[in-house]
Amino acid sequence: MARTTGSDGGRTRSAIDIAAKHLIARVGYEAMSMRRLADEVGVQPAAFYRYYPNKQELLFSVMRGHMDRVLAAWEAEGRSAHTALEKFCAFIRFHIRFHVERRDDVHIGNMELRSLSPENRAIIVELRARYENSLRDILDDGMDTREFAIDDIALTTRAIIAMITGVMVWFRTDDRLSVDEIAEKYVEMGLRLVGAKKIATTKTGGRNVPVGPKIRSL
Amino acid sequence: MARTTGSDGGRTRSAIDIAAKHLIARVGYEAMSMRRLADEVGVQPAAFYRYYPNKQELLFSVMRGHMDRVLAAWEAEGRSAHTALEKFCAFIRFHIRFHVERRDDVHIGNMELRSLSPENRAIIVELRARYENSLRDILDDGMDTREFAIDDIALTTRAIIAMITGVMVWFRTDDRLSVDEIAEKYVEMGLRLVGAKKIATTKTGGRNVPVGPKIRSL
DNA sequence: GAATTAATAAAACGAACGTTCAATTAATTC
DNA sequence: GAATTAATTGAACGTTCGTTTTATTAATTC
Repeated sequence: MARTTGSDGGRTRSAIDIAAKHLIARVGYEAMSMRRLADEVGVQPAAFYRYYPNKQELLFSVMRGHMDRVLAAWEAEGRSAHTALEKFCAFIRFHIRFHVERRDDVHIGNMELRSLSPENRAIIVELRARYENSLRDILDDGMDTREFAIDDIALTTRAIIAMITGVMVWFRTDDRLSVDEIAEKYVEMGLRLVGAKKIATTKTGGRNVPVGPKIRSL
Repeated sequence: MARTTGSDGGRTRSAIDIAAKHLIARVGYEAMSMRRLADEVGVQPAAFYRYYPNKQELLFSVMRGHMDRVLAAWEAEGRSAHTALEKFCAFIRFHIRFHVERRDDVHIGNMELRSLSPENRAIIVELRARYENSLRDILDDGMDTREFAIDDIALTTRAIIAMITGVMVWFRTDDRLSVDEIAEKYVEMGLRLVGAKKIATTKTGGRNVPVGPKIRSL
């Protein structure tokens, strides 16, 4: 046999991408064989090489694509906040909401850095640094304006990144809390870490709008 | 050739354990071949099977051994603290100091859970839960005594675990801060997260002793 | 409807994988 | 010093790996 009826390069490509994310996230890059990936897509192993030159480029494409999307999404969403405090809360909400529904990407990003070739790894590491620096810039800004009271900005940045990324390890959609509820609780914890008081907000047309101070029951 | 002069089962076994930790931490369990491991030990691949029945048991032994040591060490060290506040500070200091000098174990523990057989994984997951629950118990205790002011104990526990474990990702011994300095900064951040004020301490004979309130420059 | 291009299958490549087995020698026991 | 046990080698097992090559058919173009 050869070309199958109804075959379509675009559909096959995205079927490969989707299946690869599932497989890599579940069993790991090294443990994922090309034969198993082909099985999942419903195609012969050789068909893969029409879309990627090799296995490594597939992994890189997956990780690079995710980082590009994260950076673009935050750049778009972060613009609507103005003060450091607003930006800080927005960042935590964004990070948790965005990543909770992209858990395969998060897992791959955390676990498969070492499976990248040195050149590819350098590119991804650079993109990750750029993203994490956008939080650091917010903390710097908030210290300048005295909205925050932080002892060590570099350490606090890392602590917050680790804290909010940790959500993706345990969160399940059938959790006792919704994603938004969890995000709010992490905003509260983040505010404690940076020594700030919360400006409570409600959602209005998808944008976070201050509604004045709110009494917390702690 | 056969048995080599000076060969010793005990020494070979620990050479295997050490080389395996380095290799698994660096390239991952799946990517570590038995031939490469044998090379690192300076032995033929077949020699390995005198010490472990298979590759999987080696991984399990490494991970199980680490968890046993963590639990034993914290049980011994945690006893010297009495109030929830003291225990909390002691836990963070212990966690960071203990794991910073066992980075291979930490990496393996975080990355290779999925490489364990289901039965082995269940055992390790249970041990990890036991360790993390010892922090949770401290938070529970501190809420009862009103030393802490926490909104959500389960979430705060996870947040703190993620935060302090994150240190192992970026810490290098040539960092601008020593391990002890970093640990103290994370104690400070931990105290903010649980809504407590610090009781500053100095080391006296290896034990943490309160020295009264301390002004922090935030 | 013929020519061309796109998408796949089928089969095979050599290399590497985890593991087993038999043989061999060093160390220990008696 | 003979017998036994401990530790290892060298070679091989069958399997699976990522990838390449060639042939074949569907879809598209003209």
